[in-house]
Amino acid sequence: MSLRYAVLGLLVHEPMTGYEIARLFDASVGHFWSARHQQIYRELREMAGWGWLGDTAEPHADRPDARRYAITESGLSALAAWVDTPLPPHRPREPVLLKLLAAPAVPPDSLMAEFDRQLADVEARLAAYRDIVARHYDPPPPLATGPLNRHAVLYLSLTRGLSAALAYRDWLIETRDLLVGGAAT
Amino acid sequence: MSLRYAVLGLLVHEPMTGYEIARLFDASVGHFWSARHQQIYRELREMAGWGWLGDTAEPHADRPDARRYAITESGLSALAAWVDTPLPPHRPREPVLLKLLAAPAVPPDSLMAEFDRQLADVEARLAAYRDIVARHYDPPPPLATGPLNRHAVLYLSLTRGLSAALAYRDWLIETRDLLVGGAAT
DNA sequence: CCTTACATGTAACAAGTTACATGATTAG
DNA sequence: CTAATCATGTAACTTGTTACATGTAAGG
Repeated sequence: MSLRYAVLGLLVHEPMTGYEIARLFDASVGHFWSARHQQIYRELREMAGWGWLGDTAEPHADRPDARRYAITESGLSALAAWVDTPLPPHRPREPVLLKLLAAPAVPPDSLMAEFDRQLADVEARLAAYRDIVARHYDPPPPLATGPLNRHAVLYLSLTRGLSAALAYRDWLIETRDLLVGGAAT
Repeated sequence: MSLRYAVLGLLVHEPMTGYEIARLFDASVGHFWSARHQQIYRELREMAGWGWLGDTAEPHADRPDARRYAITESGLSALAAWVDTPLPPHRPREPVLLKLLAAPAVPPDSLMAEFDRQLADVEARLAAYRDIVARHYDPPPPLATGPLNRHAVLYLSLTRGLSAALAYRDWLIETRDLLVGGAAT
C-alpha cells in the first residue's frame, strides 16, 4: 500500500538503486517506515512495469552491476494523486495492552518484565533520537525556505519520534506504578 | 501473530462466540487492536484444532446457531508463554511523513489538506476517548485490588489512546505551523 | 581464511483485507 | 418492502516476512 509511495517519495529527490533505497530504510527512513530489500526490489520492478519508473543498467567493473531507477512523469502524477487521497483510517496496534488483557492467566512478574523491556526500549530510542538531533540537526534545518528536502523530512521524523516516544514512556511509567502500587497495598 | 493472543486474552475472561468477539473488536477492544470477523473465525477454528480452545455448539430457536469457545488448559499455557516472550521490536509507521517526503512532487495545498484531515481525525478521537472516560470511567476503576478485569484494561487503553493522540496532535500543530510559516515568509 | 560491502533475486509462508454467500428474525 | 441484527463461512488477493541463493572484491 504505502511502501510503494515511500519508494516513489525517495526517488523524487534523486534516482537510486534498490540497494541504496534498502540502505536508507535500514538507516534514517526506518525511523518512520521500514522494509526489507526483497520487498523493495519487488515494488521497483512492478512500478517500472507500469511506467512509473525508468531504469538504467549501471555496469561496474569492480562491484556487481546495478539497476538505477528514476521517477517518470507518470510516476510523479501517481505520487501526487496518492498525496491527494486521504490516508486510510488510523488503526492502533498496542501489543502491550494485549498482554494486560491476558493478565488473569499469567504470573504478574511476567507482565512486569514486559513493562521493563518496553521502558528500556523506549529510553534507548529516545537517546538515539536525541543523539542524532545533536549530531546532525543542531541548529535545526530551516523549513522556511523552499521545498522540503530529504534532510528536513528526516528532521521532522525525529521530532515526531521524540514526541511519540515521550508519550509512550510517560504512559508506561504511570501505568506500571498504578499496577505495582495495586499489588503492594 | 498477535491477533491469536488477543482472542485468547478475551476468552480468559469468559467463553464467547466468534460473533461476540468480533463485536468487541468493532467496539471497545478496537481502541488498541482490530480485526475482521473472517480473521477471527479463522483463528478460532485453528486454535480449536490445536486444543487451545474447546467449542460447544449452541443451538438457538429464533437466531442462527452459534459456536461458543472456551479457553483450555493448553490454551492458558500457550497464552502465558506468549506473555513471557519479548514482543517483536517496535516498527514505526508514519504515513504522514511519507507524504512530506513526496512534498517536492505535489502542490503544497495537497499536503496541507492531509494535515487538516489528520488534525480533525485526532481531535475526534480525543473527544471520543474523553466522552467514554466521562461516561464509564468516572471515577477510574480501582487497579489496586485483585487481577485486572476487562473493564480495567479498557480503561488503560483509553489512557494510552489519550496520551498518544495528544502527542500526535501537538506534533501536527507544531509541524504545520513550521511549514506554513515557511511558505508565508 | 573470514567477514563485510556490494547488488539482485526466488520461493514459501504468514497476516490481513475485500468481495461474496447464506438464511432467519425483527424493526421501521 | 427494506434494512439491520444475528451467525458463520469461502475465495481471491495484497502486503510483509523468512529462508535461501549467487558471486565479486576489499580489508583484517
